[in-house]
Amino acid sequence: MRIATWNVNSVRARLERLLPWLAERQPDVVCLQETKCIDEKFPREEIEDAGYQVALHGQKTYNGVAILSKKPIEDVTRGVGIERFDKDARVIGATVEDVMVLCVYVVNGHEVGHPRYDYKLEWLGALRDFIVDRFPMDEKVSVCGDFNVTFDDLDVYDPERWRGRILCSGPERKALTDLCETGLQDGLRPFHPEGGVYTWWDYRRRGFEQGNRGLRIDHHLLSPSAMACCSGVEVDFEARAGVRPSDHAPVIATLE
DNA sequence: ATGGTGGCGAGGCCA
Repeated sequence: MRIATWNVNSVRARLERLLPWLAERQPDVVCLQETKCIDEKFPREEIEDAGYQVALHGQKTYNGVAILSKKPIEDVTRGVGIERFDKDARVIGATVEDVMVLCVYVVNGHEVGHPRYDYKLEWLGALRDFIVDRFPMDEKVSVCGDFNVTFDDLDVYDPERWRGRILCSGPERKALTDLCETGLQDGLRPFHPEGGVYTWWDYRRRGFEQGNRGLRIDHHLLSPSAMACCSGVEVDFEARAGVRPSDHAPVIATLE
């Protein structure tokens, strides 16, 4: 089973990239973030025609997450069960065959010290509690999505420039590694121990066009049994190139 | 270059 996660930065704006990508890559499960539309406006028919069932947790203008799957989607959950954190549509979970998938769009935080930064850290704590409650670590689990946090400087093209800043600060990184204390682990790093693999390149700085100046902030966090059957986690760099791309590339985990 | 681009939705917010 191949599971992809992709922050598409509006599913409607990205449909002309998403549909050919589904046809070419044929992932079994796709976790989308920042769909940016209510469920009634989600391009359901086009995606079903491409061979995928959909589970939606949408919202107008901001946020919005979805799970697409070739196989039946079961036991769909939305949010983390705490009203304060569920006002935004940032979490959707489902089971496909023997794999439990949780698709997350973590709060960005704006900048270190901003109220939204504190909220981000609280939000990550609530996500950890939800994972502890709901995801048995003897199951195959992927918690994947846009975490808006780098693990360490190997995930950063220019660590000095980014040191201590949003997406790279110590408290954010601790919140991310605390998520992994539940038993999950970074799925990609074992396959790319040298680092330098990125998933997001800023539109404003032309970070992609000007030479792979990116960060790795999109992740697959895998349970031990998922990791044990994982033969690779790769970034689809090509999807970031071309006409009207998202600012994020997809990350695909292959479970044998 | 503390700017810049992109999406939404129709001016400003968010990333």
